[in-house]
Amino acid sequence: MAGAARTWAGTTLTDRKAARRRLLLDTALDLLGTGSGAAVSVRAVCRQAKLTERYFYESFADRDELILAVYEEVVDEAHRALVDAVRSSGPDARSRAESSVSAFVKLILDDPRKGRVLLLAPPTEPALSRLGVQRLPMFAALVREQLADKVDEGDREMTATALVGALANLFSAYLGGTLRVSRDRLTAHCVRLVLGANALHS
Amino acid sequence: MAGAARTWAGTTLTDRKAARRRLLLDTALDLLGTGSGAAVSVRAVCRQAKLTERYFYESFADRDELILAVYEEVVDEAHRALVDAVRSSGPDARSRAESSVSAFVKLILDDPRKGRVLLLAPPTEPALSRLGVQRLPMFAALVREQLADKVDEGDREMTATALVGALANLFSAYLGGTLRVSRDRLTAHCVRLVLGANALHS
DNA sequence: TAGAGTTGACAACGTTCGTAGTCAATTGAG
DNA sequence: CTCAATTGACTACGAACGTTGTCAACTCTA
Repeated sequence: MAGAARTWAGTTLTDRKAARRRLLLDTALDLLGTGSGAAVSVRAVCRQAKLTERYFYESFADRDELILAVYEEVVDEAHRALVDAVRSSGPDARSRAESSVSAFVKLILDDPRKGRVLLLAPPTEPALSRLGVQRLPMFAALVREQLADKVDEGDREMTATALVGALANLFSAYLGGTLRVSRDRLTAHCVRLVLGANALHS
Repeated sequence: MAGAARTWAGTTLTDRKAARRRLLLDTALDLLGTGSGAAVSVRAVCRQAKLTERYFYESFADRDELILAVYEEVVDEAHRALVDAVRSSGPDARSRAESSVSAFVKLILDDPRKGRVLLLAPPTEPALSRLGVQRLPMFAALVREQLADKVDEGDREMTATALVGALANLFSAYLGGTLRVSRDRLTAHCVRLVLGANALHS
């Protein structure tokens, strides 16, 4: 069989390798979500994970591959949270907006490191900004769904861009401690923004 | 007298020193406004400016001091442009919004390097993100002026944050080529956003 | 013309980084 | 027990960076 070459300390090789990869990912999330993006170097990750550089290159080819993996994990989680929220919400726009925004706020505030990775890391990290769209993808579903589709394409593009920027800046400010409002008020304001975006096309 | 120790090649020392400083600032603006922030290293700036590192440290104590100087020059220019635009506009909100936004769009699009320095560089560059507010200051005047001041403080904060984020993301997307609309439509949309921000507090 | 101010090309120091390699110690399989 | 798989501590290399220093060449003043 492939994998599980031999058991060691009660676990198989592939298990331990996976555990190390997970440990590296968690450590990188911690570093990337706490302080500057330049702080997450191969050496720093290995030191904090108490692993040797060898095990780094066992799981990742590059430093960039690690950064990308961390980011995509968080993006996937956010995307799943949004999809679930929309599915389990009522059919009307207000209900959808409320549960989507709430889900996102919950995700970002329950583990601020993820919020920072999602919103603040991409511009900082070349490996992420090379992805182009950056933080837009997981927002896209939410935004497009809310936008009336009879309006002009350019208007829709601009409205989506503006909405994403507004939400991202709000969350960023909240994460940074600049915005001194309660979580509920933040959520309510975001819902109002999402619903108001449609109203712009009058 | 202080300065002008001696004339050299037709100009005084202080003149030449100022010229070198200006050349370094221009070169840094070019590098910071074209490509990643990491590309603007002391060596790179000096190479492109055809100056020696010695003259770098003649005008700037640090690499950070150069970055800061470039950023603040652009911020000052933007601030002046906004103040002038507001002063020379009509007294009503729509007129103020239109000329403010137009002035900003003109500044950012006539020299995209300045736009990128203003909007994209701060998150990238630790020397700039340490300033905290980042790109908010020059927007603040515009935003606060437009916001009805009877609404709750937290709401005003959130609305201002959202508006700044929306505008910044729109300009960023436009600069990055993602937004395929005409300059006039972009301006019009931004004006609508600024005016619509008030309407949110119903 | 002699000497001081000024310039430019370049080397040097110490640090950090990404990445790869060495080697003794530990651990389980036969 | 023996040996190979596996681990961990450590070193090594080349590159880039910020920063400082060296030194010959040029240009003006006296």
